[in-house]
Amino acid sequence: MGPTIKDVAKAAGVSITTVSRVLNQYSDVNPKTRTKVLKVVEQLGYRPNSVARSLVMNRTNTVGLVVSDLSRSRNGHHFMFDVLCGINDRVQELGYDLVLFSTSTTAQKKTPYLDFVRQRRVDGVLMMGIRLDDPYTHEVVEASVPSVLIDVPLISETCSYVTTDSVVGAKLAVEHLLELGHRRIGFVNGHAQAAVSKERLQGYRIALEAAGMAFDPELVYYGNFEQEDGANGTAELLRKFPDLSAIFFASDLMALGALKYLQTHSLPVPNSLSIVGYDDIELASLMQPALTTVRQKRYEMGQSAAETLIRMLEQNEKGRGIVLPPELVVRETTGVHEETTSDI
Amino acid sequence: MGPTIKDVAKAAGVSITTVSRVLNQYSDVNPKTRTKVLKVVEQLGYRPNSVARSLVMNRTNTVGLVVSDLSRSRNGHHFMFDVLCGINDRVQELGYDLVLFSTSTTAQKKTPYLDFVRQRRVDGVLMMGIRLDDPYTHEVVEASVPSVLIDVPLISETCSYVTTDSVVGAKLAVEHLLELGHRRIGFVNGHAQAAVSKERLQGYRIALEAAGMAFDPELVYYGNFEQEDGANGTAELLRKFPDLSAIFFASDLMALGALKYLQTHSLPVPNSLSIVGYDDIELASLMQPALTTVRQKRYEMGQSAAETLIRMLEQNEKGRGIVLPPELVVRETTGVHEETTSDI
DNA sequence: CGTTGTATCGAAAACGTTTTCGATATCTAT
DNA sequence: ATAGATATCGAAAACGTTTTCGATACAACG
Repeated sequence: MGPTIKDVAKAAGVSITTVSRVLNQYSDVNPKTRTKVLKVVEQLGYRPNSVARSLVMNRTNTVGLVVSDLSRSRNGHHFMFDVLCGINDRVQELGYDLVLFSTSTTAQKKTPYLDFVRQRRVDGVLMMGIRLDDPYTHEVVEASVPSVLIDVPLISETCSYVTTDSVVGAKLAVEHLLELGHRRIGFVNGHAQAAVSKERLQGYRIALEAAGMAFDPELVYYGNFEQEDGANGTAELLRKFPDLSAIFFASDLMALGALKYLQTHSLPVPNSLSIVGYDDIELASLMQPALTTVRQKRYEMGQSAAETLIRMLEQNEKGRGIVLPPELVVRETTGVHEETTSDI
Repeated sequence: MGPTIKDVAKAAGVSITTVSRVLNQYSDVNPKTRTKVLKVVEQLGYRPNSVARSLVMNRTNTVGLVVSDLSRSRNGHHFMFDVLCGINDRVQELGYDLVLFSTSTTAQKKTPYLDFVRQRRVDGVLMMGIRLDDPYTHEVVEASVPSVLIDVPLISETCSYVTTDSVVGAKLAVEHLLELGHRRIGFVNGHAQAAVSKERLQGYRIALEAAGMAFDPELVYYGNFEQEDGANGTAELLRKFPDLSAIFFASDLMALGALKYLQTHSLPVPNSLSIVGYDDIELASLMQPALTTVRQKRYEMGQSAAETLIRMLEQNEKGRGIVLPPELVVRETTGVHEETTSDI
């Protein structure tokens, strides 16, 4: 293959120690020999072998991104890709390489987290799409290699997380609906093994109770963030509560499924039912009518995750939690609730 | 950190050579010592250091995926993510790690391709989103490390490509429009530095000429695959050709932009204008009306790319081209062209 | 002139593997 | 019993770096 440091040393008439010194900007090398070495490096087109360097330095300058069910969930598509972009950009800016691993609950049972990270020799790991009951979730917080979780609020010496505040996100959504006069508001949540689901449920409940309304567990349906779950959820909620006037969905995809369902059943949105989604994926602004939703800054989440991981690596920072603020985006799927004549 | 092969050897009372032998399934080791070693490996929780292994073997079991403008283009989003998933899954199945690099035309001028790959020590590289005039495009075909290009039809000893046949894709679209009676058909293409643009233009032209119609360069507009290009393109084409009855777009996103434009100008689709897109992104089936388009199997492209790269690595296969068939998906944005009264 | 300090450099160990080469012991065939 | 084949193993080199330790030369200082 290419020339090694030995070739450079020989050609420059110095020792490999000296070559290493000039390449790593050490001070104790004569300016003349420095330029001499650099010229030879240029001539030979020498590039240091990062594998050899990693071996002796015991660090790879590489972070792993493990994502659960990357190509499985459609909802993940919209959410994860932006986060991935943010991670990738920031990691690269900070001089690291990013290696991608997808996993699944079953795969995690086969290969313990530590095996995984010790073999791959990544300096740190980012994790996303993981469930609360996944094996890795608990292994990661106790591991000695730094990590940051996305949307899983766990902290340890070596483990941080970044998320966007789902309880205020849900609160924003529900408060918006309350202001529009809605009194019976359904909630189609994500699966219970997502931390955000718990938080969104909490936010939903807080908003209701702050308005002096009772929380009714029957009003919440658990889906899996996917389109069909939205349709099924609205169908069931509407069956149980014919007087429902609004539904809050834990993902835009579920809201879309609901919208489709309502349209095929000739139930106009927002006139017969107001709906609000979660995430603000690209689709949200494009559907007809455009979806009212809660925006998460996904790209920024990725950037932030990469940044805190690398700070843990380089500045020995301890684990901490970073929570970004969500943002309500009002579009066309929410309208004021017209009181029914029965009120008179 | 964890135990090394030396620790295992000592604990098992054998040499490191023997440990290496049992770990790599060599035959010349006594069954008794093999089980003994394996037991010690289990007890100590030993995992081989892949960095050390890479150094001596001179291969990293890692492939690089370099993608241009990963987080820049919205159109890339829809296209690239599925390909990425396919790549990632297949690479992992075949026992490799995937490391992600994003680049850009300007970044490529700073760091030559060879520097990049020699330093990172990847065994092979996959490339996507790259332009015909990008520096890497030509460096990659002459490099000694195997590579496969996605949607750039270049072949060399060490370089393959996978793409889906854009000339038949365009032909399918245009033939469909011709069959519906359209006679003046516009084409909003992608930028000229994408190989697929040339092919789609060719397919467009072939289909027209096969129907006995002249190719008019004035009927093609060059955009950048993005939504606003679709709107601009239709605006311009409609200005130049008031009797236009159909437009073929080189991306679904441009078709969407066109649809929005047409809707705000009260031009019903497909009644006043038929439109067909390209890619069949998720949005296509979701828009109102649902988009007629040409489907590319993106996930399969990714799988296929990963597969051929690894075959080149392991079976020393030479570079070759793989072209997948596209597929016309007829939905609601194309309708028969009603002849105008001027024909009488 | 001797001593100390500084600038500059090289030899060699170390990182954790794989692999080559050879050594020993056991087995088979004559 | 002996020669050769085979099974099993270990010593050591090699991969390409970084880093420690010390060596040398020369200047400055008393």
